[in-house]
Amino acid sequence: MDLRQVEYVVQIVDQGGFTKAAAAVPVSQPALSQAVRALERELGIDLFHRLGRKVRLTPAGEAFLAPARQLLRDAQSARSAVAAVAGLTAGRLDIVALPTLVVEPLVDLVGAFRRQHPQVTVRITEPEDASAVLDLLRTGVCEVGLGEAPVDEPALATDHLLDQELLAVLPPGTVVPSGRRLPIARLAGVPLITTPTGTSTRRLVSDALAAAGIAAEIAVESDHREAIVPLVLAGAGGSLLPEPLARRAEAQGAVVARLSPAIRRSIVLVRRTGTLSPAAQAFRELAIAAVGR
Amino acid sequence: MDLRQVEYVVQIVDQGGFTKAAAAVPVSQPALSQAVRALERELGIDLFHRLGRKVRLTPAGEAFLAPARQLLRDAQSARSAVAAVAGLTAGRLDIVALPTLVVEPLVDLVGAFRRQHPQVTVRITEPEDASAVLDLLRTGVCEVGLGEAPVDEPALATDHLLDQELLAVLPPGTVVPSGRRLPIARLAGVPLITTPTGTSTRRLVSDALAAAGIAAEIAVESDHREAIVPLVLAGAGGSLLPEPLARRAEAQGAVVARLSPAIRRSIVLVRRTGTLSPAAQAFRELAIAAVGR
DNA sequence: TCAAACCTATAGGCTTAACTTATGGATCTT
DNA sequence: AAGATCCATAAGTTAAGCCTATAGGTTTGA
Repeated sequence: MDLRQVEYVVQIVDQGGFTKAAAAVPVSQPALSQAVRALERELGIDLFHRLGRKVRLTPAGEAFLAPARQLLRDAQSARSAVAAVAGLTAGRLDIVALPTLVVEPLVDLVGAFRRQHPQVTVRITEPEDASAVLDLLRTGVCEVGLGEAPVDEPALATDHLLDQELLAVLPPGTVVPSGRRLPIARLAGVPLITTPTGTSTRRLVSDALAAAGIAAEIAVESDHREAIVPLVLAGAGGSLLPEPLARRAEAQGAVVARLSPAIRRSIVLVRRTGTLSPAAQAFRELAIAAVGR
Repeated sequence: MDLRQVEYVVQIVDQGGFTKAAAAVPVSQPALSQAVRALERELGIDLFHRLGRKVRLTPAGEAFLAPARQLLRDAQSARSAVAAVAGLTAGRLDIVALPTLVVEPLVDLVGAFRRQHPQVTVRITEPEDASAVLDLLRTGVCEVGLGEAPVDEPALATDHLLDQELLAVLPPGTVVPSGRRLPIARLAGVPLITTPTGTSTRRLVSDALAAAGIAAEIAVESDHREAIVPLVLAGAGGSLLPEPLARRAEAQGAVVARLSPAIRRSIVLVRRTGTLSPAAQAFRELAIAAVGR
């Protein structure tokens, strides 16, 4: 059985004849005759009485008609369902982002995307660690990700979004040189609150301290990122956070200082090479445009 | 879109890969790959993420899956519906019969047919007149008919079932020579109760009387065949009826006599040339077998 | 009653597409 | 690191679908 054949049968009934049905499809009349014959052969029973000039459904044809119409409706609904996704009027966009990037810049991007495409559900996945971002993209669980450059995998492509600087976030009352950058070496005696090893921020910090020739003194190591700023405010120690997060902490009373040399990271949008879904493509374009402003 | 492609997509999801799906269909793996690609081209969007060794549904693919399964279910139900008719487990058989043949032999045939095929609905159509039987068959309104031979149309074929004799049915008390046939000429003075001109019985009677050289004296002419026997019993006149009907009247008190020469008609099953529906074919075989007994 | 119009079926030829095997590229596993 | 597994691509063959032209039959109108 074939959707084409089904369509022909329904048209013959609706149009009242082979010739009119052929004109309506459109297809040549012999082609339609042959297709119907083939279907009847396959089903093992005639669907139409051929009566010279008129045709009439056989009982088998009548039994066939209702499922046939349903069949065509379903085909249309399948097409519509896919078209809705393609047209961004439905569907889901799976995004993975490093935890430090969720608040900034992801929330704004998702907000803008949702305003543009209210029908698309966005799912934000939290990676287990830095490398998980790439894993999730490679395995197709997520379509786009926010991560750190460089990404060195041929299957993944990146678009640079912005550069972030990590700032020192210190307990209230800490004295720092105002207007100037704080040498990293001055962090030598500061107990640090960090995320566990394996996370991207932790590696960045460790690398920077190592480059400055000092050893990190870890005060608190926690998975719970939302606890970092309160810990700092409570005087548990200092931390190194991306600038947007640092500025939020500063507003709450923490002392924030730029470091010298600066610890920077390049934030990129990561995607699999090849075609993206329309939703993912729209998000990518939106993200690139947003950082341009 | 094509049912084959839809089937492929569903199989890929259910089997968890192109190769397994290809083995399950069965079809070669490249053929399946190509078919899915073609479908994706037609829909304008990918249904699967290809991830080297694994595949994963895209959002569009997920949207497609449910209608796709429904599509396959409908196709199966269309096949089943037709198969049910073909297998005589459903459907309808449209029969047309001359009114004088409905009671005998049609009711017995239909009874036997219904016992064999309880799922098949039988519809008995009453023709306007004798030629209507053939019209209904030619136009496909009915598939088989009971009528009189000869049927002289190339589009219609006949199977001889039985020969019927028309008997004189006379009011109670009428004196007829017992044990011998009644000469038709003796009907000269008998007022007759008949159906209107145009009916097959009426023509048969008229012809017979004309052949005997006597004019028919019409007492009552009525469409209401069920009134004929009561009219005879009430003494309104005599009639000429097929033997089965005549014997029934005799049981109610009418006087019945065979005529000389006999008025006979050949009862045939009429059908369109070409293939019949399974129900019609079964009925035909049943009818032919029944008269053989 | 005959011819014209109309409708479906068949035939022949062509084009397209669907399948096959063989092979390449990539990934996962041992 | 090598083999196994999986999907994509290539090339060639076969089959199916569609077209035009035409035949056979029926209905309609003069």
